[in-house]
Amino acid sequence: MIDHSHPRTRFAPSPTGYMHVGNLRTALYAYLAAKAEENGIFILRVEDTDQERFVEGAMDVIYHTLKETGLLWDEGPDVGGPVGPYIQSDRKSIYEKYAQQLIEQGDAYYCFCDKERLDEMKTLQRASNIAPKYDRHCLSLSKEEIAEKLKAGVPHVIRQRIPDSGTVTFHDEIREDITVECNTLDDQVLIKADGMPTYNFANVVDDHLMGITTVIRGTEYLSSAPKYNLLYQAFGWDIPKYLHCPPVMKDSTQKLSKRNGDASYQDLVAKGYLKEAVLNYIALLGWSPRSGQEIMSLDEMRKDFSIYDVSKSPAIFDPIKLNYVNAEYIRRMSPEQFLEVALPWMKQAVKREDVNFALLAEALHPRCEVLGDIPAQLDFIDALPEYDIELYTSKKMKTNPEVGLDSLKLVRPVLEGIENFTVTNIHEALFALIEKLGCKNGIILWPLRVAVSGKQFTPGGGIEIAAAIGKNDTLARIDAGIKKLEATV
RNA sequence: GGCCCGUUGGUCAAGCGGCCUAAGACACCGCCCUUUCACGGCGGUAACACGGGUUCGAAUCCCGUACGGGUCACCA
Repeated sequence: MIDHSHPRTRFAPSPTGYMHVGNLRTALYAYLAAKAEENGIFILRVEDTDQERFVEGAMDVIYHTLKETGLLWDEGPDVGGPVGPYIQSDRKSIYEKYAQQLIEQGDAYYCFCDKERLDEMKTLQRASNIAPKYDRHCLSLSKEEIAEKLKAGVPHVIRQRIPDSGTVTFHDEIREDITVECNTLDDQVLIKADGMPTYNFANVVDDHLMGITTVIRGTEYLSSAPKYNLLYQAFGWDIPKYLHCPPVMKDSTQKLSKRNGDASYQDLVAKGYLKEAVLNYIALLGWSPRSGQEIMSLDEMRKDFSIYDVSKSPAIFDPIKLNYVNAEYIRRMSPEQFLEVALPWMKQAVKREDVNFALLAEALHPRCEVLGDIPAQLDFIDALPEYDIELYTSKKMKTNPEVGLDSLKLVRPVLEGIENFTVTNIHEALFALIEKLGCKNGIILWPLRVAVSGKQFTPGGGIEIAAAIGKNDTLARIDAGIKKLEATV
């Protein structure tokens, strides 16, 4: 017996390839809708009724993505559960049984029309500008005719018998009641010629049998929802709550899609976005937390989520805001955590081992929105790049190549005299020098940073960089700077 | 084309008839902090698609129009 007193929701992907951002968000909302309550159940169901579209390995992507983002399911193909199997192709006989019931009730009928006839009909209908709809050619077949064709093995499908007149109303939780005329509805196929159910049939049967209390899916199903209601009514089943989520868009007219080359969840992670940040950001596309708090963990979302707070209109995926959310997650990490996640990215740019990665990480920490930003910021570590001496010019710091040369000559012996080459010691020694000279910090520090980095912008100042690359390299780079300046000044 | 859905700043959005001379966040701009760039702090620019109703009063309700989306498969 299924317990209906707590929410049961499902994520029902078809294993056809990638998990795109919109899919993941639907999964997230379904998860949150279930887990907003203590005993809610989140189910994973695989919709593989289209055998032609099956993609090898697609299931792994689904499992992996869901696990990685923490959307753990309570029932599913791998973990089982009371209402299995959870793979539709394993449920074929179930659908057959229910389809038979509909035929007996007169709510469905066999159709033996072949593709050619159907195509012809559609072309004709289109030409005369009427909405393509099955013409019910096979509805008038007698019992005998049907039995004969069945016996002869004529390929056939089973179609839903839509009422001739009247209206159907269904209720979407955020859109309220939606009513349509039955005569605008098509006698859709329920069971395909290969014996597999269509999505349109399987989802109704499964959602009922699996005790789904709230169906959460994309708006592409909004217009077929009335037909599903008719099916529920024919079976005498309770109709679940519906929530149709608006799409995630690339811009105001195009959906975000793999086809457009838009980033999938996997792509974003590969670019250095944190999985928590991606999940957090996409949650915000179409849902605004009551608390007003934007940066939130899955657990916090769970506590604040309500399907009634999901928005009705499409949301454009904004990579800039994703960057911000990601940066927030990075900033909230401890130095140790950041070092851990940043290290692989640092090593992409830094091949030498004799540098202080922890120090580099510390400098990078507030300067990194996406981990993928890291390599480019460290391109001066392995080798000092060629640079223009104009880098020594800073109006604000009141320095130029001449000043730079003098400073470097003063700095060099000071640094050379430092025994233990740490940030603290370098800082102390240099500031003592600055005090002795009675000059601005920048007079000394700006040239140092340029000399050790050869760059205009760097993570960290001259002191941090010097400590990170070590004394020998620092002195060598200063010498190079002095030489460079002497040659031209 | 028929049917269905939607429309608050550049973006995400709050708002459910008076508290709206419309929140918050991102982005943008300015200032402060500062050994670069950042981080951080403070401040600023910027919106109810349009037209009719209903009402003492409308971003909020109704009707049209425009624009956008979805759907019209033996795909989900």
